[in-house]
Amino acid sequence: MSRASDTAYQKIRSYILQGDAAPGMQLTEEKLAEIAGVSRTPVRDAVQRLENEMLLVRSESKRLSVADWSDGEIDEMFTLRAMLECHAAERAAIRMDEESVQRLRSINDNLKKAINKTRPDIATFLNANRQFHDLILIRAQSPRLSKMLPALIEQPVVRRTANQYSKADLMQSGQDHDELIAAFAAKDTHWAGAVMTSHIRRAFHTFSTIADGGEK
Amino acid sequence: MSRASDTAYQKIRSYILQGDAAPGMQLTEEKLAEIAGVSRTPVRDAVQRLENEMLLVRSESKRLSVADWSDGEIDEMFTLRAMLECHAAERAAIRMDEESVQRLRSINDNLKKAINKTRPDIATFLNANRQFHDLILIRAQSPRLSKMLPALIEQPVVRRTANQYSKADLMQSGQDHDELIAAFAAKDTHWAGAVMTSHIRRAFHTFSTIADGGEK
DNA sequence: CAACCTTCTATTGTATACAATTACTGCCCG
DNA sequence: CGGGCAGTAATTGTATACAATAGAAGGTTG
Repeated sequence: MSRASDTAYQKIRSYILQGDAAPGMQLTEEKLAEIAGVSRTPVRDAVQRLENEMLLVRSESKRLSVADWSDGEIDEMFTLRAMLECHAAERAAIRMDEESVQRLRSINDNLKKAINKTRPDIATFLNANRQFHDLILIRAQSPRLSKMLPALIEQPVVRRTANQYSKADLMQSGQDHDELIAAFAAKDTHWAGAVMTSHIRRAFHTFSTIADGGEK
Repeated sequence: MSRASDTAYQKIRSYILQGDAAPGMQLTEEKLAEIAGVSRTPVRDAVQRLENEMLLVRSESKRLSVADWSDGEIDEMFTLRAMLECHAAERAAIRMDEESVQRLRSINDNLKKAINKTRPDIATFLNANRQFHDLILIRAQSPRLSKMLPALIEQPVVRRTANQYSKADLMQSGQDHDELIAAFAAKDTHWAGAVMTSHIRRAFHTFSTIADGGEK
């Protein structure tokens, strides 16, 4: 998409992800146009994309509101993500090259460094984590996966609870990545897929423990 | 979406699926607006949806063309479809009620009747088949799956080769459905999932045999 | 004759005005 | 006082005009 369309998408998206908009809250296209600083036309493009990612929902009759996911929906998102990202890892294992493996190593080094500061640097951790999974997705060389997965990965709920992860949880992620790298280096598809699956499912377990304790 | 937007979507979609547009062929928004009989605004909405389903692609710089899927992409579509529809079947098995099981039986009866005519009625078969899978998707009660799966199921390639299916192939589908119904009646999630997986994978095998023979 | 620049044309992107639909408010009537 | 009905306001949907950008064509010069 185009410039105004893209900026609208990004601004609205971060507006939601940052938590400036409460789940369930109604938004009008005009308000969003104001926020994004463009007219309604590109906003509508952006909104449709966000609807697809299910960050926005159209209630009863065409009115727009911020999505409010149930526990069951979040649960299923992790399940779907595990399935698809496992598949991505399997594909990537076949198509992996030495340069990408090196790049994964370097990214994961940054990730671990971010953890081992006196106080873990969550922003850097999340960023490195995203880079890591992105690169795998690229190596999977599937336009379709590249279209489907991001919506499952960039969850607002995850970002919100990320700050509460313990150092041990974060370290475990780094180790999972190390093992993934080993599987890629060995071009062992099943190994890569299995590690990825357990990586995601553990993340879900960690997340839901924190979420249960934190609220409700 | 709204009226003009929806009609545009449907018309353009069937325009592509019917094969009126050759894969790779360039289309302008204006031409599509003409076809759909509406202005460019709703066409752009429809186009974005079709881009999401990957029926249309935006080449290098924003120019629109009909998607031309490689064998590898089609292969992966079946794999993804098998994974997701297996998952849908598992969810549906838990949430299935007696009334829906009855409805599945009745749909599958129609499907079999369509096969057993002197000359199989493919249109009716495809229709019943779609109803069958749709109902399972509904019982899976997952908005997310309901958004992701249809794009994988309604493949133009499949429709194009459907006419070449043998009577035995079609009958096998009917039997798969029977077994699915049994699994649902027993609320056996693993059984349902396994049958669904093999149902899709066989469909892929049948399809690719025909496709290989037919062209290329 | 080829490569590059320029101009023109085709196509997509954005804004805006207006139409259609939906929700809201307050009134009337029972 | 409550329920429905009318009229009004808010919101989304569509068309159209114009702006920006990419592609094609043609002409000039080394």
